[in-house]
Amino acid sequence: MAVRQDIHNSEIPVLCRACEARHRGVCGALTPEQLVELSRHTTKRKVEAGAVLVSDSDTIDSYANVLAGVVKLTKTLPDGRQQIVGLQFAPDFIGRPFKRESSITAEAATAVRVCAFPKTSLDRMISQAPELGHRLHLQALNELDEARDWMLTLGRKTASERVASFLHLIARHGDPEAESDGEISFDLPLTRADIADFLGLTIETVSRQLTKLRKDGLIAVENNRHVTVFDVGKLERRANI
Amino acid sequence: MAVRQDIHNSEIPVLCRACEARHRGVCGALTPEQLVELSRHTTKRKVEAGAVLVSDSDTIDSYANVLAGVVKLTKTLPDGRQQIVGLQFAPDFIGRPFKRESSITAEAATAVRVCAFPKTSLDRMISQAPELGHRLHLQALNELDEARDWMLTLGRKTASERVASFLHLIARHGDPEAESDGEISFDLPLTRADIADFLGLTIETVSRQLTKLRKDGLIAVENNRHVTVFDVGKLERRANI
DNA sequence: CGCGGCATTGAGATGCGTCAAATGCGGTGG
DNA sequence: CCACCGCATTTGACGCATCTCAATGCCGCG
Repeated sequence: MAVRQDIHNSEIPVLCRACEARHRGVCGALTPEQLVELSRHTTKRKVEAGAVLVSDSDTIDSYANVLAGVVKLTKTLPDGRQQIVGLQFAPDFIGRPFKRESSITAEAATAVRVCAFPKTSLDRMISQAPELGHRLHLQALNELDEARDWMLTLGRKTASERVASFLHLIARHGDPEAESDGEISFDLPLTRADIADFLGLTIETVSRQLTKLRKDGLIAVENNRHVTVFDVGKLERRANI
Repeated sequence: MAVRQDIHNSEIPVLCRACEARHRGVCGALTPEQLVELSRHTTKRKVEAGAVLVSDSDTIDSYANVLAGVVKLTKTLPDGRQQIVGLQFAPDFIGRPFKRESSITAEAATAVRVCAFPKTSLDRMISQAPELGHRLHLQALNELDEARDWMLTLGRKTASERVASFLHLIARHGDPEAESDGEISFDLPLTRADIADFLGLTIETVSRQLTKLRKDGLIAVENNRHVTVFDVGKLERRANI
């Protein structure tokens, strides 16, 4: 994969070249000089599925960008019931600006690559680069829209509609332009347990609804993880979009 | 509406004096001159319960601050099932910056007073007053935290826990410092139907859970709307906080 | 005093959860 | 390459929490 060949490319830190976050993510707000400055404190990390990135009620001292893989944001009741309150894909930003404590846990749902940097570095940079603050603001608003969409799903949809909504979410994430009468296939980034935690259901109910979709001829499932949706429009009707 | 020209108070527009949004709300980010500028296009409105402030899929051309009363943010499925995805109290800001269309409906839950101003005025001001953008960012992050808290409630709590959580939310909003072994009483800003839409339950289930709380000696209810919580700590335990 | 809207209560239906067993899949080692 | 093991997933039977439908009660207001 070739690095973009523009004249000033030399100024972009090696670490940041070919990084998606520099284009669509928050780093796109930074000048080459600021990128250099930030990259001085930056580390790329590989994280295996299941590893915890930020733990509930920890004081946060670092932020990160997702470079690859899927990160789940979860909340847990004292007795262990868990709910996924958000999914982060590349090049999403992970972290809660302007607050010392996180109220949620961030955990790798798949193998993940992140680019992590100390909170202080970015916080300092926000005051210098207004565009950076703006991008973070946009991301927060976007996550807010998503959270509220999902509240409707959790509060008012049936199990069948929830599972269809989830498949639709994942499908659309892979191909936002998917024709509503087209076929589309993808790998699920979550286990059944995670899907259940995302949908506010049990593993068994998720499984039953998936087999129902299969028997109704809407989807095919191979090796548990790979899903083909035959008709996105029909799926949307199931999801009550 | 002439502005008096004396040295101290002079600079603050009449409209804005004694307005809560100037202290704890977004207007606190503005200089007196900016307040004057903004207030030129501003109107205070009284809105009766049930009136719609912003309608789903309308193009938004105005923002507002809540001055008094409670505004509910709702989402609705094609078949009419509804979910309240947020409650706004004074001095909250209503509106979705950086987007032309709203994906939610804002409706007065009680009688409400708002201070409304055209989108363009505020959008222009954001670029001039970075502190304003910052306050809006903080509000978005705050709403995001609240939305995610509520996702846990919707996805994983029982009816009994949900109703307790709701009472706790309202109680805490009136008195954030409430002693956890103290008594506290307040008026519910929502009808049973609205509470049900907030909790993802039916009216009947909400009613049954309220009478259960009453029979268990945790609360008293007068005239359907006025609630006394005898022991906030016990309520929290019910809510699984 | 009666009417209309909101809330409560009751009885019965059902969707989803719980518990338990069976199946399938991937990885490991012979 | 195959046999085996452990874990994820599916399937089944059953129970219960919540929904649905219906009747009754309550309160403010004309």
